Amino acid sequence: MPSDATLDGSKQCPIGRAAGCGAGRRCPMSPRTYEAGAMLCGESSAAERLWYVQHGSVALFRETGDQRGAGVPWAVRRPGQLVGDECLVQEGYSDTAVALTQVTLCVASRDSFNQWIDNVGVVASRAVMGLVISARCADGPRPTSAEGSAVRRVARWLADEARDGRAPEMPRGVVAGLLGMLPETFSRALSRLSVMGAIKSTRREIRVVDADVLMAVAAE
Amino acid sequence: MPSDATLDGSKQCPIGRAAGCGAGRRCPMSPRTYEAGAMLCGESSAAERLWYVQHGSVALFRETGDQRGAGVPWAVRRPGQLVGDECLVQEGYSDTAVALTQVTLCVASRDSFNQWIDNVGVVASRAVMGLVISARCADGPRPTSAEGSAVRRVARWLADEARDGRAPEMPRGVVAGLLGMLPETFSRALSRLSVMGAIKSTRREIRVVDADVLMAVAAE
DNA sequence: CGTCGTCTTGATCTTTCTCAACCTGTGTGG
DNA sequence: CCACACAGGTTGAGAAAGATCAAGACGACG
Repeated sequence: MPSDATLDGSKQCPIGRAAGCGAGRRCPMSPRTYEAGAMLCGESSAAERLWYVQHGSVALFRETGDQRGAGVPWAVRRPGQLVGDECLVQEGYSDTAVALTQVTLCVASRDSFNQWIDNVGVVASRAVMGLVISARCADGPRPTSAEGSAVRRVARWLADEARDGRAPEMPRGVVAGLLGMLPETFSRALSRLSVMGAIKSTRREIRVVDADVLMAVAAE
Repeated sequence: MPSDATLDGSKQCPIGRAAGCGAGRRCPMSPRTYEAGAMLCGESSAAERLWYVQHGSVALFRETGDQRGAGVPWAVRRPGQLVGDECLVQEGYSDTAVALTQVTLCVASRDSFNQWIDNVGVVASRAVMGLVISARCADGPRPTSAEGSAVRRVARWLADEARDGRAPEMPRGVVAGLLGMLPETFSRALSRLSVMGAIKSTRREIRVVDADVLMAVAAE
């Protein structure tokens, strides 16, 4: 997919629009595809690149203290959001970013991106500012057990995230982490919701079959 | 405190620096003081102002679904960070912001701030961009019970946040929320740490008396 | 001095974490 | 093409942690 594949008016990405791709200017970022599971950057490693998500989703993990290997997933970046934008203000990445699905990302190096901002001016930095602010607002706090039982949190997540009665496809361990629970607990909550008739859950997908029941559990 | 109280070189705030206060230009934000407990803005109410924290700290609360009144505290804004910057990109605030201590904030209306950015140009929007990005990176995910016991999380928080052996002064209920536990649980954890001899805790302050013990519990 | 909000303490019960075994779909190599 | 190994997911039994409910203590403030 060439970088000018997004030229058509309103569907153009904010970076491309700020760059004036429509007017024949070059976008500072170039598209690339990664497989699911690919690690884009590691927490506290040298921050040299940033990405704009075109398609797919990317999970952000952060170590909590001196924890063991993996860290906890705490946010997901979706199409229209930036990943690794902290490279613009600091030397190391704040999070480990991993592709949850196959993703199409536009990449830029920090230096070229900074140059681009300086060349284009306020329109560019405003565009980046807007992206960063909206991404942060979209990050809700991870819920804890004080915010309702595991079943309820899962029900609420399904109610919020399901499109066409299908939950987003991402590893269950990641979802569990985002919801502040262990994979086992998440799995048990799905079983309970299945028994209640709210959902049908197989190993590879979760379908909502009775939204009313789901909402009832979520509200409870 | 007049807005040019921060003129002295490196201690000048990023907004003032971008505005060129040193060169006699006017800062777009004007300082103001609020008492502890003052609510700056309410979640989803009309977003018309943003603040820069000069002194003190501000807690951000967000409703989790259809929860009861208060919502959960999930982040703290400290000196050098912005509050309510989402007004630049959306109509309603994402969080309820409450002053935790007496605070000195610089305020600006959305419109005047936007005008200022357009007048000053890329230097201004870059400064805002930097502030927003670093604030977001500073927000860690709220821990849950999977990330260690309550005592351990409290120990870690004390180890991270205590200055001169004193924990930051803020309501215990807020700290509990940030640590993903109930006020009762937080209080019990403090008792345990007191018994271990790591801290001395009264109703109005928490002092670290044995950092080694504290670190041992935190690492565990 | 009395009231109120916040914090603490206590007893009990539910939840979920823990540890372990097992299942299942995927990919690999013979 | 099949057997196998592997990662991710599920299920189960048990224990420990934290939530809940309730009452009391302390400090702030009028």
